[in-house]
Amino acid sequence: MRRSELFLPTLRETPAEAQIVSHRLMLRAGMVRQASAGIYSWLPLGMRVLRRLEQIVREEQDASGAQEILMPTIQPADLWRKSGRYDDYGKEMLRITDRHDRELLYGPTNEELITDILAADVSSYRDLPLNLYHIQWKFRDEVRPRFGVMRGREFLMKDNYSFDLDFAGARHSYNKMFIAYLRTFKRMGLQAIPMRADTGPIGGDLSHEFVVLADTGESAVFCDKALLEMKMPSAELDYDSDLQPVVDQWTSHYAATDELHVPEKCPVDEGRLVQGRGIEVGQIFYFGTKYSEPMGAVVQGPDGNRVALEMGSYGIGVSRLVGTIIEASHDDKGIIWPEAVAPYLIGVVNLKSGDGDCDRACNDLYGFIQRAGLSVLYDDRDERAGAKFADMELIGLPWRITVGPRGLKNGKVELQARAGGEAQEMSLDEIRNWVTAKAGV
RNA sequence: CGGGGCGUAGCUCAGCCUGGUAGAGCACCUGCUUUGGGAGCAGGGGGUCCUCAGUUCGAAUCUGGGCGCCCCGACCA
Repeated sequence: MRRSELFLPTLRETPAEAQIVSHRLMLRAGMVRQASAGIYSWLPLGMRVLRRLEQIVREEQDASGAQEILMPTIQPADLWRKSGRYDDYGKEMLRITDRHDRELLYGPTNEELITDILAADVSSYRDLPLNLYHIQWKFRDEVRPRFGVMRGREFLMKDNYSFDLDFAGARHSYNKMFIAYLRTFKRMGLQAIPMRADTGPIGGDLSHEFVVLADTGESAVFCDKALLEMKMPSAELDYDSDLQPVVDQWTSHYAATDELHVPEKCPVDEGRLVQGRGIEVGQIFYFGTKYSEPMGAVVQGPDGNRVALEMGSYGIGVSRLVGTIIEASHDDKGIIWPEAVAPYLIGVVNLKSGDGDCDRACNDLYGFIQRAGLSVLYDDRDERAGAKFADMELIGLPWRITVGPRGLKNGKVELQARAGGEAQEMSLDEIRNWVTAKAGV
């Protein structure tokens, strides 16, 4: 993409409404614009990041055997009456009336809807297990939205729902998601720590929050240092094998948010206790037959008896992750995108647009990078060098290739990593080799 | 939902106290000069001063209602 053609309205100054760094940078980098309190439009740069995150989530969900569907944002109130949550949910639920005075709501989550689908179309244990997910916008009418997309009212969430015949099956489904989540966040360049979460009235130990450490996190978290040193489950790990040992390994170390943390009872000695702030980016939850029973999602088992489905639900806050990654990865100049989620991998800066040599070298390089299959943003604008550098640093592309008349006289361009380190002078051949190698990875 | 603050150009803000008909910097448009860290000069465009009502000869400015947004707290992916 040529910068001169990209809709990328960057701001030099910080809009007054933004407080935390990710919000400020997302506005300044032209990723989002606020439509209303806690409701945002996503501009091209933000959209690309959102799509990349979605895609990682999707790939890991698919790899675990979950299947993608898409449920609507607007749901009928009657379904929620069946589960009893229409009255329980309170003012956080956005209630709507259509022209026929039918009661609708903008979904804050989808348990009712999915259970209703299963109730209608699954009737035999042979149809199980099932795990269905979708990535859809949700709405929760927070009393006080804040922190930009970190705590909006409208947000993009991946949620899925597992259905099993019995508890052992449900536990296995839960374990699959546990591992899929570890892999998903890892791929995004995040260190997410699974923490035992409150399971409410259901009880049991089958709920975990995945928390990313960041100074601006909304809650205080405590964990054993060992968790930060854990190795990801091997890529060869088969989702159909017994996953319990792996999950046990991760859950054997202490980790708790401040609600569950009691200093006096903490089993980790001071030297090994990591204290920090955390952002919750995902939660997994087993809840048995809470919805399947009232909503009639039952199957006939091998013995002929009808049993309610054992269910679990699993969420990842996709739009929140955009802010989370920025919180975890930025400096005073702007965002520093991990390669896996960057809106473009490489930025090419033409220091002297209009100069024949510079234009030619940039065009060649730009085409070469594209043909190599890498994403590239080419700043071809007639702007000052400083403005281009500042802009490039703000939007945080992992790699910058600088092409200017000075270097070009000696046949050189510069390669610089946004994450730090010295700029490297390279010949045009060398930079093409670098691109080819990068594309080969 | 309690407490506080704010609403003037695309952005950051001044003007309001003490009423007299709209400002700055940045951004934008035109031209010239510039070009390795957010340029210079000249010219130009752009505002229902959140909204409604009231006071007044006259309201961005004073008074009241409403709406919106932000912050702190309680609550949440």
